[in-house]
Parts: sequence; structure tokens; C-alpha cells
Amino acid sequence: MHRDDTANPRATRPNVYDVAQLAGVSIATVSRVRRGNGPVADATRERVQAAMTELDWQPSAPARALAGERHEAVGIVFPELSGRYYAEVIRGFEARAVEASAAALILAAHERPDSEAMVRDLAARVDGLIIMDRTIGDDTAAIVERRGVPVVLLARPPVDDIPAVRVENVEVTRELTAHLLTHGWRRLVFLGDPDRSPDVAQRWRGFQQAHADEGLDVPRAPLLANGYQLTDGSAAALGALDGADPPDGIVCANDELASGVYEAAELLDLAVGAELAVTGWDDQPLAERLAPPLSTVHQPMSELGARAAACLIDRIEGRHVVSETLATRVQVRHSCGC
Amino acid sequence: MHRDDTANPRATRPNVYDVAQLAGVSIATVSRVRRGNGPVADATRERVQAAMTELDWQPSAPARALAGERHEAVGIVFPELSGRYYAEVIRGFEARAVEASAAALILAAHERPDSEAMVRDLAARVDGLIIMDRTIGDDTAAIVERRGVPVVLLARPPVDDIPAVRVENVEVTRELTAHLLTHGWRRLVFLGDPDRSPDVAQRWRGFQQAHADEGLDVPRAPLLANGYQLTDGSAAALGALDGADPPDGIVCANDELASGVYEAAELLDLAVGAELAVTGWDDQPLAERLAPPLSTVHQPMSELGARAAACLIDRIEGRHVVSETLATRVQVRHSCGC
DNA sequence: GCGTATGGTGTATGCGCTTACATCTTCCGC
DNA sequence: GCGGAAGATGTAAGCGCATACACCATACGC
Repeated sequence: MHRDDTANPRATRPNVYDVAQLAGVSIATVSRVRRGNGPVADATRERVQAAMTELDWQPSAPARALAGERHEAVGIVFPELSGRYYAEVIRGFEARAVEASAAALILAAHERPDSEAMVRDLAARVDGLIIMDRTIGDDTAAIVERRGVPVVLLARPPVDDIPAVRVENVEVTRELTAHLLTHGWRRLVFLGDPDRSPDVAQRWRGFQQAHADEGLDVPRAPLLANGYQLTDGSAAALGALDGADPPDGIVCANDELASGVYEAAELLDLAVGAELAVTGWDDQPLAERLAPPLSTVHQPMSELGARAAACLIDRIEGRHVVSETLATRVQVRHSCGC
Repeated sequence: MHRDDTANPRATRPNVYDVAQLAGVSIATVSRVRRGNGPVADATRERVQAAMTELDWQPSAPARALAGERHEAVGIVFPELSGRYYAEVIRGFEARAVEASAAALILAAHERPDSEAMVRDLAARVDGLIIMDRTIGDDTAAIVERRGVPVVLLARPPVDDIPAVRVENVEVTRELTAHLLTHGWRRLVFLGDPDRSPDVAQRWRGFQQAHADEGLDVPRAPLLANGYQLTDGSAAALGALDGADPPDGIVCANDELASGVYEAAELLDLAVGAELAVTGWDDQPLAERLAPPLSTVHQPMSELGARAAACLIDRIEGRHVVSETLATRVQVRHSCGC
């Protein structure tokens, strides 16, 4: 025996040896019963199961991972957990992970300077990793992948052999912008920072293309906000609307920014929908509740996380997967004047 | 050597032996360099570090956990990840966990039938566990604790030796309700299910006590909703407002339900604030944006998660901790008629 | 009746790391 | 000049599990 059996067995967590001893079998049999593989006589199985219950034994996850080379865990790296979008993505991710009986690890890369190291540490404790948005560089993703941990990119472009799950951004923003332009709004600005998110970069491109399509001057620079929260939107909008040559329409990179624009418009006594067009992105429940109801783009947020998780699990299990683009659609309400 | 060195070393992840061999030292020295403990000559340290970098070595988390008996990971179990409240709590939790350089595991217990087993499985791969709200029973929490995994309860009452982190619910709801009553609203109902959440149960109690304080009939039953989303609120409110003896004020268990009540009021052509008082709970950013701005109770959502994580880490490191109750405050806006 | 599948079980090794302990140098004090 | 402390490094024994392989029955073939 590997341990002093005269000591109080309750002083520490039970292990296979304890169960085996109590059931009067070897650890191999205990393992076979637990895993449900290999042949075991019915009577033996019952004895072992009784022992497991009696000792309240739960196998050590690290030990299993070490012996079996599988962590039964997946991780997701995202920039931050503020705003509904990320919460929904993580919700979808977690649900799919649990369905595959894998533990779900999360890491908010934030603007943390050591995020690359943290990601690599995370990679050492999962079977696969989802890397989302503007968090860490493609090179780190490649390193993780090279180390044998499959990666799926989320809301960013695929690289080399690493597949990505994204939503359609360009065409739908083009359509949305065209909608505004054909309804007579002419001095549109785009609110969001293309440099800080691949998604936003694509939306900005769609916004520009719509102008080109109509033969209009193509906007050269977006209106930048400090972040993607309501207050960021109101601050940026206030500056633009109160300045020289104010816009008559603001295409926002998400719904929270749009809410901020509403706030700014209210302060400046501008009627949204009549004097100022505003559009969002995400189609959160709140979009419908704003006054006037917000025209926006619907994207399947939780499904995005779920699909990425599904792809990741496929990769872990050795199946070949390809990049996916999930559909989005313009959701017209009244903030565009309709 | 434990492995066939003629094989391509890149075919598998490098381990301590590879690093040790490359640096010309023993694995003990490699470990010492990595952990930064024990005495190591400067020259040796540099050689080892160079080897680690060259091989791009990341120690196996399971192996470390198995040898060191520490997972360097903490987990949180919550009922669901819909709604801002849970997202914020998890945000605070994750931030604090990472600060303590622990990985963050999440598990949505949902209404999953096997959630108890899932929690026990989760408990086998963390150093400590936060159990939130109505997820799993106290008995399972006790089992986890008895197995040597410290538990901190979140938004539910402490039991035995398991500390809890909560917000103040009773007094503040009493104050909020009294505010409504003294402003002339008389036929108040409480919207939420006390049986499904300890927090809501306390809020319901505060609601009742306010009536008793004023010498009024104490409401005997709350208005139940199917969940805590906007649509749940509107459905429930629609039924109540459209029935016999409609209420003139609705005290909601969270802001999303209150938004739903707004929707119902709109459908029935009732002016919130004038003909119908509505209050929420959470004080989400959206509360301020509703028309009229929502009177609600402010609670420190992300701090709740952060404090729980801090307590958990204290417990893991052997420090004694006591239960905490975080302060809340009534945030009067206009939906109560003020 | 003996050889041989086959089901049931045990033994022993390895997963990659930490660490107590052993070993071997230096270098200092007297 | 010698004993011994202190520094530097190596050796080996686990941590708890999975599993290849060995082993022992029994049952069946002919």
C-alpha cells in the first residue's frame, strides 16, 4: 500500500486505492468500473460502486488528465466581459462545452500587458482554446496551436490552418448604410474603432462601400469612442453633434454606443429618427425598448459562442472543420426615420 | 531517460526532462528555476531559462496540480448567464481570480437535472468553489466542503461553517416600498418568485414588512413570472394589469422585469410614473435610459463577484473569513412618480 | 480429455511535475 | 591545515489515475 493505513482515512480525500481496498479489488478494476470500459463481473461492479458511494470518491481531475492526456476542459479568451455581447457569446460557449462534458475556462485578456503569457498558461490546462476578437496576436495563437492545443478563432479572420467563426459584417452594414442613404440622410458618420476589432473594421468597410455604391464621397475616418459602453457613445456623439458640420446620422458599432447617442441627442434636444438617424449593432432586447425603437443589425450572439465551441470540440476529436460565417440581418425600427 | 530520444522531439510537447537535458542539468534544477525557490547559481539559471525559451516549454498544469496538490484554479456555479447581473458578477469574479493568478472555471447549473453531479465534478478540478444563488442544495455544498474544497456562498444565506457574500435586501426593499406607499401608491404588487432565489425572498420580505410598518394589509402572495427576462415581466404584468383589481404599483425583482412592465404598460396605454409606479432592482445602465427613468435599487454587481472571489482565495490560503453583506441603496428616478 | 478461446482480475509502469534528502563543492574560521 | 557550514546540484519517491500485459479461471471445441 502506498499510504499509512493506520492514519485516519478521512483526513484526506479518498483515492482509487481506498476504493479498491474497500471493495476488495485492484485499482484497475475500480478504474474499469468508473470508465465503464473493459469487462467486469456484475457482482464486482456493484461492490465497487458501493465502495465509491460510501467513500464519496471523486477521481482527481489532474491525475486523470495526466494519465489520459485529456483535460476535459476548453477555454475561451475574450477582450472583456462588459456589455451583453460578450456575456451572450460566453453563455453559448459554456452551454456547448458542458454538453460535451468539458469544463469551461474563461479569461478576460483585457488590456492586461501580460495577456500573452496568461493565454499560454491557460493553453496548458485545456484541450482546446477559443481566441476571440482583438485579444492576443496571431503569433501567440499559432504557438498554442503548434503546441498541440487546437484553436478556433472567434470574431476575427482565420489564419493559416486555424479556422474562425464569425458573423457577416460587410454586406449587412452596406445594406444598412444604403438604407439610410436612400432615405435621405446624407451626413453619416460611423461610430467605433476599426483598429481595435476585426468585426468593427469590417463594418466600417461596409459603411464606406455603401457610400461608394451611391457615388458619394467616401468617409475617410470614423468617429472614435473610448470603448463600447453607453457613456463612451454619448461622449463621442456629444462632441460630434455639437461641433462644426454635425452629422445627421450615426451608424454605431453596437447597441450600447447607440444608446449613448440617444443620450447625447436628448441633451442637445435632437429628435432621434426625425432630426438624427441612429443605428446600432447586436439587436439586444434593449434595442426594442429605446424611444424610438432602435434600428440595428441582428446577430446570433450566443450561437456564435456555441458554434465556436462546437468547432473546437470537433477539432479536439480530430475532425476536420472549416471556417464559418453566421448570417446577420438588418432590423429596421424607427431610429432611422422609418 | 524516460523517452526514446531518437524520435523527433517536436512530435510531442516538451517536458522537464527535455529542458533539463538541453540545459545539462537535472529536472530538480529546472523546477527550482521555474518556481524561483531553492538556491541556483546565476549561470545555471540562465542556461535553464534559455533552454526553456528555446523549447518553448510550458509546464503541464495537471502534472503540477498532481504533484503540488494545488490546481491554481477557482470555480463559480451560477444558475444561468442571461441578464446583466450574472455577467457582472462573473466579471468581478474572473478579475479577482486572475489577480490571484488562478484560472477561472464557470458552470451554469441552469435547470440541469444532473447539476449536482456536475458541481461535484467541477469541485474535483479547483482549489475552491463559489456557489451562487439557487443552484444546488446546501447538502452538496457541504459535501464539497468536506472533501477539502473551500466553498463561499454567493447571494444566499451562509450555512454552518460556509461563509456567504450577499447584498442587503430586506431593509432597502422596505425603504423602497415605504417610499411608494408614502407617495400614495396603495395597491402594490411584488413581481418575482421568492421560492427560486434567496435574494428575491428577502426582497419580498422587505416588501411585506413595509406594508406592516404602515399598518396596511400585508400582501400575501407575489406576482410570479416565468423567469427574470423582459418578456417574463411583460407577460406577468399584462395579466395583472388587465385583470380584476389591477395594481397601481409594481415592485420588480430586477430591472429586466421592470422593462417588461414598461412594455405591458405601453400596450395598455398606462403612463408609467403617473398612472402606474414601477421599480426595479440592480440599477443597470439601461435603468437610466428607460422612459421614464427607472427608480431602482443599486447593488454592486461586479463587486459581489470580486468579494466572493477574494473570500474564497482567503479561505484557500487558510485565512479565516466571515460572511459579508454589501451595501445597497435606493435610487429614486421618475418611474415611481417623483 | 486436452488445447484453447475468453471473460475477469491483478501487477506494474508511466504521465510530468515537486520536493525531501543525499551528495558534492567551496570557502571560511580557528 | 582541518572541520564544518553553506551553497549548488542530483536522486528518487511519490501525487492519483489509466492501461498494457500477465495471469487465472472457466467453458467450449474436437
